[in-house]
This record gives sequence, structure tokens and C-alpha cells, in this order.
Amino acid sequence: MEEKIKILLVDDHKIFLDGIKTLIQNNSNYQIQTVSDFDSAIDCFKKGNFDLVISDYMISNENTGVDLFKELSKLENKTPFILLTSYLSSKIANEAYKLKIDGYLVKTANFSEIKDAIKTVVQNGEMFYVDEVKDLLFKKKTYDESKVVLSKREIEILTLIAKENTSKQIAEKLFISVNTVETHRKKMMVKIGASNMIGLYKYAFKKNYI
Amino acid sequence: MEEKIKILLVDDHKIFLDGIKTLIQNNSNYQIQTVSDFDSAIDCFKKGNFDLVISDYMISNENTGVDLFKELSKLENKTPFILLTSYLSSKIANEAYKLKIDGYLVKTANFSEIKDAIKTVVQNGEMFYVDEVKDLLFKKKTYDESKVVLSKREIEILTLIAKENTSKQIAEKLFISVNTVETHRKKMMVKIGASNMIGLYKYAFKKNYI
DNA sequence: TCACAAATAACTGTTTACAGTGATTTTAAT
DNA sequence: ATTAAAATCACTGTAAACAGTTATTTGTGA
Repeated sequence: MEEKIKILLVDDHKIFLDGIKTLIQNNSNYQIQTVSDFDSAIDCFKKGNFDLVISDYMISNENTGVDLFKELSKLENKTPFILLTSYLSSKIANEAYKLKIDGYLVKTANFSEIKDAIKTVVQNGEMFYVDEVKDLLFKKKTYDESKVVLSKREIEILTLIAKENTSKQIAEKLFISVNTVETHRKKMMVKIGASNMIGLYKYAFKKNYI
Repeated sequence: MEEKIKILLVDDHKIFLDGIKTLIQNNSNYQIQTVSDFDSAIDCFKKGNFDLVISDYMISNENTGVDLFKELSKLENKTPFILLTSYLSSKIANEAYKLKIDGYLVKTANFSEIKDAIKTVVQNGEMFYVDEVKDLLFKKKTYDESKVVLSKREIEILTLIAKENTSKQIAEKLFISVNTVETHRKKMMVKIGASNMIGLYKYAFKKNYI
């Protein structure tokens, strides 16, 4: 008999943690440890010598599973990491993929899919992205949204626009000319394909520039 | 020994269902049945003679737990209903409270809190709203948002604004004068406390007028 | 150091939004 | 039948957004 696979499961939904822990322990050759916040996850990881980390995306108001992955990567780089989200998200999927996060699961999946994922990631050392996520990964966005690249300054200004500032107010806050703010705004509108401020706001919202 | 409490649990997150089912069955005097979509929930409810329904808020792209509650209320009105959401939401909490939904739980709660809730709702016939939710329920919104009442026509125009139409375009679509559209817009801005279109958009978004 | 993108700014117009006021007509409830 | 709210419209300004063009400076990577 092989050793049990040691899993660190991170989720702020404690009921979920309790449930899945019971489920897994009843069931299989996994040994699972659960934590419900970011800092405990890091502490636990340092001590634990885990074979796998599975984390929810939203683990608090401040931190995401992706943040956790980045933080853990600083410590060491070999432990596989699976993201577990409530719903499909193109943004998160692409984020995860770029960072080479090993797996991406959706909570609508059932337990056998989780087991598949664990097997693929831990035993085979391969990546596991559910099919719906793969579809999202390379799909072209409307208005070729993927090609839109805003500069740092543009994003800064867009954020202020989203906070209901006028160009004048933004100029005052950033100590630059109104003309400059307007230029940035106009360039963004062309890039994004927005016809007015509301279009800009929607883009900012989608991209989490708020 | 009393009879077990029959619970219908509705959640599209199958892993969560599997987990909590195992947890509850290992543990206590509950008998639990799980379904993962809206229609099955209704079918199952009709046949089941349950003592309690617990449902996630987002059970599909189209339907919420509140929709389910409304639908079940048409069939009969005595079975207690607990909403179980991923995160705190003032909007959902108020919606639930107005409909006199018996309980409101957040998934960040742990298993013992669930048991408390079930006891309160099923055995005592009382309502169970976690404290954080109660806080949300009666808290004054900024700019007394609760008092804002938009007319049908205003909402219609707000929706068109949110879709990036100019006043002129809206006037053309509704066969009214630009002046009228502007009057409506201005009145809404005063009511809502918005300083520009983005403020209006945010309100529309919050209120699901999109 | 050369090239190129990013950031800055100014200029000229046009259109739309914002602000206030006053007024008439429609609709729905008492 | 009366009243109140909702919907309609007009008029006058000012401020801000939208559109196009040109141009200089700053920073960064090849």
C-alpha cells in the first residue's frame, strides 16, 4: 500500500471544508488538511510538506487563490497547485494558465472529477483544466479584447474615471494637464471600443481596475 | 428516538453536495437529499415531504434560491426554507427578509452554525439570520439608498443609459423629446445622488436594471 | 545610441451632459 | 371628482465629453 497523498485544502467556506474533509477521509487514500484563510495557508504549507495544494479562488476580501499560489511559489516551486472556483471565469482561467498553475476546477464538478484532477496533477505531473475552462482559455473576445493593452498611466486614469472623477479632477489629482487626461481617455476609448464613459467603466469593472 | 429531519439541499456545486451529505450523514439525526438544479429541486420537493429546504443562492445562470423559494411557495407554504450564500450580500439579505425566508446562512459558517440554524428554523419555527446579515438588513445605505424609488419610465431610461445610449438616442428609441429624457436623467441623478453617468450606471448595475 | 512606445501637452471645434426653472398633460388612486 | 404622482416638454446657460490633429519629452529595451 502506497502512502497517502497529503493535501492542503484552502477555502473560506468552512462548511465546504468540513464536508469535503469527511468525504475524502471516508473514501480514499488522501490525507487532507484544511485551512480557511490566507495566512494560515502559508503557515501550514511551510510546516506540512504537502503533495498538493487545492485552493478556492476567493479566499478573503483581500486575497485570491492566485495570490496564494504566487506567495507559495516564492517558498518552493514543486508542489502542485489546483485552483477551485465557484464559477467559470475566462479572466481567472487565463491568469491561472499564464502562471502555469497546474489545475483549474469548478465546484460544479463532482467528486470523481476531483479525483481525476488530483491523479493527473500529482501522479502524472500533468496539467488538469476542465474542458469548459480550456474552451475559455483560447477563445477570442469580442472586439479583440485580448489585444487591448492599457499602459500603467492609462489604467491609473481609468480607475479614477470609474470613481466618477471628471477629467479636470483627475488632472488635479495627478498634477498633469486636463489635455493630457483627455488624450489618455480618448486613446483608451479607441483601444477599448467604448463610445462613452460608461463603456470605459464597464471595461474597468471587467478587468478589476476598480 | 425521534424521527430524522428530512432536508432537501439544493446547490449546483456537486462537490459541496457530496461533502455535506457525507458530513451530515456521519453525524446526526438528519436525513438529507441533494439536487443540483432548479427543476430537479421542484420535482423532488413535490415528492419528498421535506421538513426543510436549504438552497444556495446561485443555483444556475438563470435561477436563484429566491426564485426557488417563490416557486415552492406556490405549492405549499409551511416548509421552512434556508438560503445559503457564498458571501454576504445586503441586496440578497433584504430580498430574503422581505419574502420572509426563514433563514439566511453564509458558507463561511461552520457546521455547528448550520445545526443551530436548522434547529431554530425547524424545531422552534423561528427565523435564523446570522448576525452579520442582521447588521446588513437594517443598516442605512449611503445617501439613503433604500428610499430611492424610481418610476417605471425612469428605470426604462436608466437601462438605456446603462447600455451606452446618449439622451438623443434614447429620445429616438422611445419617441419622446430629448428634453424629456434629460429631465428624467436629471431627476434620477438627484434621487440616486450620482454626479455623472457612471454613478447612474453603478446604481443600475446594483439594482439589476441592466 | 538608436528606435519606439509611453506620457505629456496644446489647439480647434462639435456634441453631449449637467443644472435650474417652469409648465402642461396623463395616469392612477382616493 | 379631486388629488397627487408620473410623464411630458421647453428654455437658458455652463461644463464636460467627444473627435481629430500635431508635437515634445521621457523612458526603456535592442
